[in-house]
Amino acid sequence: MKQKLVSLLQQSVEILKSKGILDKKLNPTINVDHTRDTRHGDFSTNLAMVLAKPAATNPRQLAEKIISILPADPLVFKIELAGPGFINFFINADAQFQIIKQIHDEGRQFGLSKIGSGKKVQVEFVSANPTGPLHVGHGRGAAYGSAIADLLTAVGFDVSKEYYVNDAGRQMDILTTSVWLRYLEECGEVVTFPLNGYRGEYIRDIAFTLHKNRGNEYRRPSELVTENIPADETQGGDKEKHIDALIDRAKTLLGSSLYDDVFQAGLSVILGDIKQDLEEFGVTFEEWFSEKILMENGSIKEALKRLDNAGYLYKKDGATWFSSSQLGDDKDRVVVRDNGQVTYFASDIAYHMNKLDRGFDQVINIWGADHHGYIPRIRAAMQALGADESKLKVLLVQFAILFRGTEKLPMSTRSGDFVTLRQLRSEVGKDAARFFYVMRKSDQHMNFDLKLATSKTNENPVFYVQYAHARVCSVLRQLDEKGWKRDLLLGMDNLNLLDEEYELAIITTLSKYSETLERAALQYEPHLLIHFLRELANNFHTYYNAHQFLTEDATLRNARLNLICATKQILANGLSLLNINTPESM
RNA sequence: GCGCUUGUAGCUCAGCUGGAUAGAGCAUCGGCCUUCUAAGCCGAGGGUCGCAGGUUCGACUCCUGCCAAGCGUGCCA
Repeated sequence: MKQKLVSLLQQSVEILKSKGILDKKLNPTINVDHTRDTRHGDFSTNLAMVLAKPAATNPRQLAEKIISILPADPLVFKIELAGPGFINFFINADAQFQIIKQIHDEGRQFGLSKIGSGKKVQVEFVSANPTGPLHVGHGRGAAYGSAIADLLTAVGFDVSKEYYVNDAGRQMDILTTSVWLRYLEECGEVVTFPLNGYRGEYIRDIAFTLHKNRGNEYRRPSELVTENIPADETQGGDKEKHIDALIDRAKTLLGSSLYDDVFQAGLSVILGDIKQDLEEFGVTFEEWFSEKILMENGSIKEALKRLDNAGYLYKKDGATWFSSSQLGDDKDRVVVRDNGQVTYFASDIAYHMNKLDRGFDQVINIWGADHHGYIPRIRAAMQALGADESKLKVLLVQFAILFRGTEKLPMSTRSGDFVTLRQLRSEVGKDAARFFYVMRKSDQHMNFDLKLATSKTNENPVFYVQYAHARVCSVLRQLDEKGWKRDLLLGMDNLNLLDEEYELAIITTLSKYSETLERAALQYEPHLLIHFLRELANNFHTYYNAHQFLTEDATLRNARLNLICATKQILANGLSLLNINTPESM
């Protein structure tokens, strides 16, 4: 409908040009919007006000000219000039009713589009270090990322979801050492656990299982473990030096093969847990991409070589630097440390090179907002590699601050003191959690009140939308109990009986579904879909309270049934797109 | 200090990329269940859109400068 009006206006602009009222070179973008107020009709354009200045006339006069030359269309039954120069369109009600038939015909397909035209898009998200269970902060990234991916799929992109597994580097060494130290405790050794180790209970569980399965194979006397290790911070030393020394000691005492066993024991348990957790949350990935493999197959070396060949690497203070400041970064960055180890940044360069080599038209990274400072250096690296950095889109998700009532909850992976995604799901359920996460704009700081989300009653907006769906189902059950049958065609032939204010409101909302979906996808703003669903549910509940659907009059009854079934269909389409259930009764 | 993000009702947040009288939920107050589920509906109160300028027919929206909050500013990841 919108497109139709745009093309009508386009024609008028051409006529104005040919009459010399408008400059031929002028090529205005024509804006047609849904009106907020029904008194302003169904659609409105600001075209006359935009063109008033170049046409050297006042907006209302120009608007009158536009209206007078606007080609007639059977769908438009009234055009009005209003306010400072708005042109308002009133759409023929019969035309509006078409949406009900269309929704019925297309069913679950309704609203999907092909605007993405099969372009290959990769969405990388969550990618939490496999050093512990996912917490509620990761949950937001998971919900947002999968919503983005599903929305893009719905509008015709070829989407691939990926989780980048940071299974290499120092954090994993700390994890491995933490597991090993807990394992030694299981064996009966007495060791002081480092301040900087992972202190969570799950580490003990892994250690317990390791001990149960492999006995004392990895046991070493505690004297050897702690001998000549620099003091921890609690003893007035440096906690980083302390843990690094313990890592080295673990590697020496165990040898690379046994050390790797402990490493694998930790990684497989934690990663398995993460996979299962996400799956239960309704989030799946096509690819779990291992950083370790990237390291082992020479990709990092290759990436560094390419940077070097392009003249972007230099040595300083024993380290190798990437001169990212030439390409818009604040300062240059180290890629190989003076001890010969590559930095996380180096493997990330290789990872992004790999992504682009895989031929995606667009690569979307969803990062926690605390990584925003990282964007310029990644872009710099992509430019240096000669890649098209405009293919990269980084979406930031602000952290959720957790509250329980007014009490702010701590969030620290290292101390093991955090609320897990699993806990959240078991407290509030998958549906509420997903809805809640995606309800807010992603770049908005979010206060997540567990007490509020836990209250299973009125405060969870997800129930409001689900209830609307369940209510329609309930009406259909009632229809059955009364011994009536739904007569689809009779209803469709009498849609013009739907002339109540609330009925027209629903129809208007329904007609916005497709464009809402498209906008939500292209702008990466799933909350728009949530807001749409709340509005539709609100329209429905209001209607439900004001009018009886199951009337004695079969024509009216069936017309209304068609309307509420279309509503049910759209609620179901929207909710299932967000991976939220659509209960038939509540 | 510099950079990014944010600032809208008592609280949590929308505001369709510059449009018409700034909206919703919660909370407060007042109504609606012998009639399709009251997890619902209707009504009332509540606003200097952080502050000050600027741009134009028009600014919550764009620009500049302040103020405030969060994050970043590692040879950590």
